Order: sequence, then structure tokens, then C-alpha cells
Amino acid sequence: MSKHNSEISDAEFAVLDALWQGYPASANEVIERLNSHKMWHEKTVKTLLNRLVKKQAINFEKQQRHYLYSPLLERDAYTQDKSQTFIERMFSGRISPLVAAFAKNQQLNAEDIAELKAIVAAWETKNADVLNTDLSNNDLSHAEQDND
Amino acid sequence: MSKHNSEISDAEFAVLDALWQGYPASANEVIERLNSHKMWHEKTVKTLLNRLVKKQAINFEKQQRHYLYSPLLERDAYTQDKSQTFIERMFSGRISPLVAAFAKNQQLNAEDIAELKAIVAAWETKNADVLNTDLSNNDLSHAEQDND
DNA sequence: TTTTATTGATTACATATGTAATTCATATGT
DNA sequence: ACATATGAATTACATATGTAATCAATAAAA
Repeated sequence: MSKHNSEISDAEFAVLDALWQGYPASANEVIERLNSHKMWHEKTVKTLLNRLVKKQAINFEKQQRHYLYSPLLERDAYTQDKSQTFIERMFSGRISPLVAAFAKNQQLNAEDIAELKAIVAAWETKNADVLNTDLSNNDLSHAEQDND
Repeated sequence: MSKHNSEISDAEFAVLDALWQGYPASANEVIERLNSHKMWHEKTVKTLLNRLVKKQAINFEKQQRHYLYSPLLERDAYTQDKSQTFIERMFSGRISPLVAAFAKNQQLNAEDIAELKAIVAAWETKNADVLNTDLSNNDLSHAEQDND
């Protein structure tokens, strides 16, 4: 017992993602959302909702005869965790190879570039800040890790 | 016929990855490489090699009694394809949310930042180039898509 | 109230996956 | 030449996954 390996499958993720679009939501609501792009039988979606409940990825509150489902984890937390694992497996934990590949394949548009620049700028500001603080205060109480 | 959905599983990927480390390589070579970090039974690795062959992810050339395996796809091609799919599912095809999350979690070091800057700079150079060409040639034959 | 439709629960079933063990063919040692 | 070890091929088997159908409970309709 203990840790029933609770990995969310592809199909389950699609359902969970539909639920993240807005919740609490009834099964039918989720089914409708999915039908815009997937063509799943309602029974299939119900099954997937059940499995997600079993995996403790979502829960529900009984509303008269039907349920209202809600995710038990934030989409952000989930995607960050998955991204972490993915980048780890594919690129040894480094993210730039992925970005480089995207760039090479013309997957980046001006908006992406602007956002990347903002991220870089923010990082540099924070980093400069830390450096300044350290220099002026000689305060090492918040030492940085991960300096390879 | 046609497209036996040829998805590579996690376990299979680990084996394929070991093979990418250097090929052609014998089963034993692959097993040794894997044993440095995974603890798989040799039989398991053999099975996975077989499945990879069936899925046409790798092939082999008979060398007397044992085989020498080689990947049939480049690691880069594979990771790019997977990254594409992943980013599509997780972030609607946008890469900056992923980078932003990494930044937020202090996963970026100075080297990453330098590489990101280089990528951005390269993109901007290329883009300026395209703009110039378009302006001087008034040539719209290669219109851009994906402009939201 | 009896029937019917709706909705969640349970069951189904083929293929995929993780993880090997067993079998078969052959190179090697004796 | 014969026994044995070794490597590949085949078989095994439990759990996961995709994809539903059937069952059971109950709300709504007649």
C-alpha cells in the first residue's frame, strides 16, 4: 500500500485540463468542453474522471444526483513538476537546449522573444541585487546554492 | 498496416538513451551503461531492446553470434519532437511560460541566462534580416503564420 | 405510482508497459 | 564430438491505459 503510483495518463490529462478550464464542473460540462476538440464517448470521459478521482488528482462534491468535480492540484504546479522531469530526462536539466531547438524550428515569435528578454532581465536584476547586497552588507546569511 | 503507433515508453527511452551514448553497441554494453544508474535485470534490458527494434527506433547488425545495436533516429530529432508535443500540451505551444517557471524556481544559472541571451540575440538578428529583405524586396512570398 | 431517463459505479476487454523467466540456437571449452 | 555457457527469441504475467458497455440508483415524466 502507501504510494499507488499516481501518474496521470495522456487521456486523463486531457480531462484534467478540461476541468482546469473552469471548476467545479459537472461531468457533462467537462464532456462538452472536450467535445470541442476531442471526440470521446461520454462513457470514456466518465471513466477517466473516475480514475482521476482514484488517483486523487480531482475530487467532487455531490450536488443532488450529479457531481461537481474540481482539480486537487493547480495546473501550474502540475506543469512545473512535469516540465522539471521532462527537461531532466531530455536535456539533463538544462532548459536552453529546448529553447534553442524552438528557435531553430522557427517556433518563436516576437512575443516569445519579448517574454524571454523579460525573464532574462528579471533574473539579471535579481542576481545583481544579490551581488550588491552581498558586497555592501557582506551578509552571507542567504547563500546561493546551485553554482556550477 | 501503416502506423503501428510507435510511441517509446519511459523504460524504452532509458535504453535508447543509453544507446545514444555510443553506438553501435552490444546488448551487454547497453546493460552496463544502464547499470551505472538504473538497476535493471539484463533480461529486462534485452526485452526493451527487442521492443525498440519492433518499434523501429533502433536496429542491429549481426556480429557473429551477438548483435550490435544502433538508434534509427537522432537524439536531437527525438527530443525536439517530444519537446514540441510537450510544450503544446502543457503551454499551448508557448515556451516562455516554461522558462518563466524555471526562473521562478531558481533553476536558471548564469550559463543558462547567457545561452538564452544568445538565442534571443540570434533571433533578433535573423528577424531584422528578414525585415530588411522584405522591405527592400517587397517580397511577401513567405508570409508568417501564427500572429495572434 | 409505475416507467423512463439520467448519471454515477462496476465490469469489460484489447493493447501497452514494466519486469522477467524460459527456450532455443550456437559458440566454446574439455 | 559432447557438454556447457551465452546471447537472442519467445513466452509470461501483473498492472496501466484507452475505450466503452452494462448495472444500479434515483430523479423526472407520464
